[in-house]
Amino acid sequence: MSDTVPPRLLGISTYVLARVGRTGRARMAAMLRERGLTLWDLAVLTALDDSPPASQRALARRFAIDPSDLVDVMARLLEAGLIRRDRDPADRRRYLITLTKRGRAELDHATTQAADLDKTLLAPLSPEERTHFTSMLHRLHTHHAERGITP
Amino acid sequence: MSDTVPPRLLGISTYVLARVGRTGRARMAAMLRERGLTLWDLAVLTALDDSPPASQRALARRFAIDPSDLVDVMARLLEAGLIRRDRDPADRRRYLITLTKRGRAELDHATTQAADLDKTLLAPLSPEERTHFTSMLHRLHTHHAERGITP
DNA sequence: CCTTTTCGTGGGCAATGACCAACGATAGGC
DNA sequence: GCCTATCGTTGGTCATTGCCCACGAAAAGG
Repeated sequence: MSDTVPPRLLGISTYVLARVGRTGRARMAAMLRERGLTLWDLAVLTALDDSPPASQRALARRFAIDPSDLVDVMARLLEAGLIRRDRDPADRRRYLITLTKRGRAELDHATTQAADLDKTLLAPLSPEERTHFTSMLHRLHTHHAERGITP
Repeated sequence: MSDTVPPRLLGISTYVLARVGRTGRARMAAMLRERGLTLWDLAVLTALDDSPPASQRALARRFAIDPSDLVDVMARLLEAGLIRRDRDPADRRRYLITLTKRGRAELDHATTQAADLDKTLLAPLSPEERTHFTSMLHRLHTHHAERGITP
């Protein structure tokens, strides 16, 4: 089982961070896949949750994603009945995207499941460490904020 | 500038972790690219550093990478004169891969550069927090160790 | 009106990563 | 001496990701 990570790599915090983050992301994707969702789907749902009905263009801008790449996401969410898509009466080019009841329920479910995932991911830490860790993590995140959401 | 990450996403530590790790990985790749190296190249160099001369097969097993995908890496490192590749006299099918002087120098350079990267990445943390953070990070890593190296 | 811009959409392209089949050269079992 | 397995290598496939161009519908500015 020579599956050992070379010590010099382990000495690079950036590497370890990236690696742990990668497995976390993979688990999250797997968790969502069981409900037929992708990471982008979840991102869109969360964005719709905390903002007034948005157009696809606005979502794309917010996520720094190409608008054309949003099309499939919207189609999937629409098909699943998680969002509603009405023409904006004020500007009939745009859509107004809103969360449906089912969409909000699905989002809530995903959120609690993500919380569970967080718990297992941070399991090796003590409760106080957990809060300290996430606090530091948030500081790193806001400090190195980059354009986009990149689920 | 509605480039804001939805708060519900920020509530998911796994998400934040993955995101920070992603930008870290990207910066590391960019840093290596300036020296003509890839993340896999660095991984191979570090592996050669802490182990006796290995065959490509052994490296592939250790990294859980397909042997055929290692070929390009070896070619690049060989071309750059960072490794030496001799036939194993005991088994002329295998190669014996060793770090050259230049290879070790390049590895040292990359390591110190990575340390700098770590410093900028963890800049928002106080020195004590930094050590605590990396300690927790290592615990998470060893606990959730997965097969492979996945640069 | 007529021109220009914006919105959603379709198409495709290049880079990436993981994976697999098969080959020549070599070694090992017997 | 044969047969089988292993090593490095070639040359693919397949899915994912980000990016870019062009279109029709609709709006906005003259």
